[in-house]
Amino acid sequence: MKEKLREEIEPVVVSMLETAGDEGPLPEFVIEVPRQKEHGDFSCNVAMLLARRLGRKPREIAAELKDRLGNLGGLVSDLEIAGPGFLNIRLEEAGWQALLHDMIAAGSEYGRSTRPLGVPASVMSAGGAGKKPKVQVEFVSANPTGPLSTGHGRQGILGDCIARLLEATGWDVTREYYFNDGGRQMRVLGESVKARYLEGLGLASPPPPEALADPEKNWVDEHGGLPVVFPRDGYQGDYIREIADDLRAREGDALVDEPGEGRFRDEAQRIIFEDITRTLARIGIEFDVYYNERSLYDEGKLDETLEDLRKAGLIFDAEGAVWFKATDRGLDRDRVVIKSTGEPTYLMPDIAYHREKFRRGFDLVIDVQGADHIEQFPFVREATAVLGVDPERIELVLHQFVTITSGGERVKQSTRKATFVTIDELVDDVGVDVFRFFMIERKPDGHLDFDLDLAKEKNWRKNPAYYIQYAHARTHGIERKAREAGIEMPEAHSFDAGRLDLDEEIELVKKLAAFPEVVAHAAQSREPHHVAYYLREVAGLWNPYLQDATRHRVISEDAELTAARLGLALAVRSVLASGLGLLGLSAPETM
RNA sequence: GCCCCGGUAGCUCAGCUGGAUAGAGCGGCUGCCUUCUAAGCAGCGGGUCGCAGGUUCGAGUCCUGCCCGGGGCGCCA
Repeated sequence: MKEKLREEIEPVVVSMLETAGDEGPLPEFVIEVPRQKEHGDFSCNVAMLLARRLGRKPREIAAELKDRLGNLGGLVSDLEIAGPGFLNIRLEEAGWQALLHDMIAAGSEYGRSTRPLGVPASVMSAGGAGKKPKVQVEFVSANPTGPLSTGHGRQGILGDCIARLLEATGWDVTREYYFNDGGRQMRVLGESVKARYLEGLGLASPPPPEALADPEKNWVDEHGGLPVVFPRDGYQGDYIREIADDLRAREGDALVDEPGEGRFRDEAQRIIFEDITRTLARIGIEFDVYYNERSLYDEGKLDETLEDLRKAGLIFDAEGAVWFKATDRGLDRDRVVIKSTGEPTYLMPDIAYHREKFRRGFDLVIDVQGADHIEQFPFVREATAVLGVDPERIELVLHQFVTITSGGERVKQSTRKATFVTIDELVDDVGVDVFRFFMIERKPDGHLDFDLDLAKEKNWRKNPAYYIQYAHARTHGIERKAREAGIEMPEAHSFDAGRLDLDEEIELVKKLAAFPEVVAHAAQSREPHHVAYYLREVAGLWNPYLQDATRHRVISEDAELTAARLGLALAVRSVLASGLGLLGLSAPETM
């Protein structure tokens, strides 16, 4: 609806500028729904923005606009100049009501768009204007060292929802998971498994608890007459023991001389990765590509990238290591890319990886990462910029951490001690839909306080996820009731929406009409939580509307009114189902 | 010391990228009502938008400086 108004207003503004001999660009004026209902359905600030350029008073400009706009093709019932120069727009009720037919006709397409927003300028100028732009969303990207934590859960849901929103707004989306199954981390993993394996065979002793509690000091070599082989920074979770026990059951003592980074590591990696993908699938996340860091080495991408950076004069040798001269690119320090041991640091493959992303044809790359990775990003962006990547085409979505609260107390979590809550445990407790909703409800920037008590709440009035789903289920409840009474649901255009003239009905229709803007805004800002809030608002209008059966019933003796209200129910259903789908929640027909 | 994020009602948080008199849910209080699936409806109270300056017609929103909380500042990933 906003777009329709904009299309009407823009030409008038252009012609006013032309008359004044101003050839500058169109001012970026806003059409918004005012906080105050008395200020109309929409409000426009263009007159105030034009005041300086035209050298006239805002209210005078608003008056001229009003004259020239007329009634905007019959949409508008009232145009009013208010305050310092706002143009307040009130639509004909019929204008709102007519939208209902469109919403129902559009069905699951309502709110979606084929015009992608925020396509980088360099893509457009390179002739990409007519094509569906390709975006890669990279998220989770956890190395296979253990089960996924709630932090990964937040990132997973966030990345997946951003992907869903981009798909719904005209992008060709690839979901990608980047991982490394080599390196020190995985070596320690293998050694941890081997230690537990030897312990199981009675050939080694587990370290005493006090040793594990503080690996910095007092680490024993022997305990209870047996050697302690568990590594100092080893992985302590129970899952390590399970993998070891499994190996022992299958192989007996045949692996005693096998090195930690052999079978032990390989088995651990395989089992943990299976576990991770199972968990992800369980919460509705499927990746298109699992990209292994190792392939960058195998294909010589690291050497090539290093060589190209060297040619650009941004590589130097010092203290036995190879450095990226980031200070030449305005960053605050230089970074090691090849250690004195000859091994690359993680920064090196990261740069090569991001360059490859663009070689693979993505127009835009979105990295979803936790707040602890913020430091890394500028180095990757600057390095790839040197290699010819437009920095505007790499985007970082950063999210803060998750804490879990129960009974007003924070549930303690420690990664090292493996006392963190896993996604699976949480989903066992609250179910997939509630899990997803709670993870996406907050804006990415802020800390997420996962209220376990509220999440476990089964009462639909209390639990926001159920509150929305129940609102959807109720549209089916109404339909079932109608069919029992021998009433068919109306077709998109087969009812008189004009019969919906109660305040709460008009308010609902207006809210439903805002859905496409909410989707567009959420997609463009990479902030899916806007959809969650919006759905809460729709449900917050629909649930009371149905509950208050004393004042209005959907199904009544008045066949025409019944049809209109059933039409409203269909429109509500369409919006709720689409919105829930964008968040990856189910839209149940009964609850 | 430097960098990033947050600070809005008793609690958990929105606030559409600078608009008009500050918003929701939960909780509290008052009155009414008894369901198209599980009690609802109407109303009330509740705020120096962390603090202080600045920018302009206009600032919760932008700039600067401070305070508080979280995270980061490795030849770890």
